[in-house]
Amino acid sequence: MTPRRARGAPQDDARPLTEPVEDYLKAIYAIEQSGEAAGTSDLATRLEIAPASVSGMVRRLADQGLVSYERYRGVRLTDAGRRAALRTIRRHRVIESYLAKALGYAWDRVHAEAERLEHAASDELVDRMAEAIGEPLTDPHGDPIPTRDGVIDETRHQRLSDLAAGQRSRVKRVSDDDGELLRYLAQIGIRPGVMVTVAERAPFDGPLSLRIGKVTVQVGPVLASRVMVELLPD
Amino acid sequence: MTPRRARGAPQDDARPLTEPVEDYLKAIYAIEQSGEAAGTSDLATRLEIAPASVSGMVRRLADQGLVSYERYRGVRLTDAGRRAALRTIRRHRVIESYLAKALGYAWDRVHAEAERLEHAASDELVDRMAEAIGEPLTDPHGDPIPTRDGVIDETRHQRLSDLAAGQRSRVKRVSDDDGELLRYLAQIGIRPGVMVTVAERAPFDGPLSLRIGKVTVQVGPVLASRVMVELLPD
DNA sequence: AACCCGATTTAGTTTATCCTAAACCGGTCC
DNA sequence: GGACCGGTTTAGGATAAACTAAATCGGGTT
Repeated sequence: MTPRRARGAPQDDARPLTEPVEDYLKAIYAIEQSGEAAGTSDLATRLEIAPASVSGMVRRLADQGLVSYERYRGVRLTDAGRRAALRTIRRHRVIESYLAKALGYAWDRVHAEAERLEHAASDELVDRMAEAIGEPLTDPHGDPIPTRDGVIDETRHQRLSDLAAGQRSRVKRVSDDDGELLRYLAQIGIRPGVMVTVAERAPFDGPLSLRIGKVTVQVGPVLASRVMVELLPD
Repeated sequence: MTPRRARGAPQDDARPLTEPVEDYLKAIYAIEQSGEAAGTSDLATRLEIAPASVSGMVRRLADQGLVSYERYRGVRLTDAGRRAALRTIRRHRVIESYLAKALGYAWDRVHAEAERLEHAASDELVDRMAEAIGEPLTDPHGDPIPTRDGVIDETRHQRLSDLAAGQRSRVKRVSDDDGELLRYLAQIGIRPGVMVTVAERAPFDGPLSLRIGKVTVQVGPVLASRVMVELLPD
């Protein structure tokens, strides 16, 4: 039973980031990764929060120096904000990896658990977990794990849905937040490291035929856009 | 990135207990263990919160059916409240045990970490942790771990400070919330399972001489009152 | 240049928790 | 039995983060 001190207590000094703040920073980071400045409604969608609520929070983040913000123009992480985001992301991904490797979690269950633990786990715990499973470089979905000093591999990969018929590729990562999707991907054998060839693809965003090992599978473009790959030379 | 929904969201249905609520229930349980109904200021002290704040919260707990409360009379856990408290306590103690056994945490560090994780860890995670380390019956400080169904060993032990000179005893548990104390106890060899004999004791709550294995140590009555033992037959 | 529409922001509320200061109760002390 | 005292409770605020509804901005249309 340790202190409490929070919500409505007259604030005095520098307290750690709150859970919502960490979630906003992660979301902003994610949006910046695949595009430019994060707009209010992108954030609202991703966080499942009303757009109006985002405006308010974003102002508070700016007050804390975590983002730069111009009304009607979207937010952008400051260096401090990016560092904080990467710290949270490291926690999340190390925890995911640990749950999978050390505790036998299925890869479609780790995300939800990590989502809660990432806010409570200390850096010491995260470091011990990372050490216990051999300092992994990526999480179970293939996302890169930032180092303790906030260095992250930001290599951009292409979507499987962007490949042309005949191209061979290796799966680098799959989106981690949809359990159903992950279960299906596991079932058809798509996971980081696996080789996938586009056998054929229908025009106008139609379904793709994929060769995974010896089997061929049909997948829709939505699913294919959730799989990031590295193109392999012919 | 999963929903948010919290603090100021118009509440709709039955949501899980909040962190403060879980902490209050644990504190009330602890006080009930070593005495009678929990008074407002006992709670305030233990939670490091102003007494006035406790009054308000306690009313809310009563509204939720977790405690029974009569103004100026203190609170008492209802069955639902006790079940909830034991669930949190199980999480806390399993996590403590896991940190110590599986991740090499020192026993004076596990409490603080568990204090935060207990609110975020799912029952599935806790069960997996317990399994991974062989379903421990007690945490590293000797406190009993409730089963999944909320059964806990409520055996009362006596304080080492209550023994008379010459009595032999086995350490059952030590209080877990003071890191300093734990480091010192570890240093002089006091931990659950160890045999301790009171060599002599000064009158008027003076210091005690303890024999632990081959060595003799002087300890003050405050320290001795934080060590719970089982008296051994002569 | 006036207009419109969707994206954003502001205004005003709600909830959960905490705080301080002031009022209050119950039980001793004379 | 009245005064006092410490433990409690009430009153009144503060904060963080959401929400809804209403106002507003910016950019493309005619």
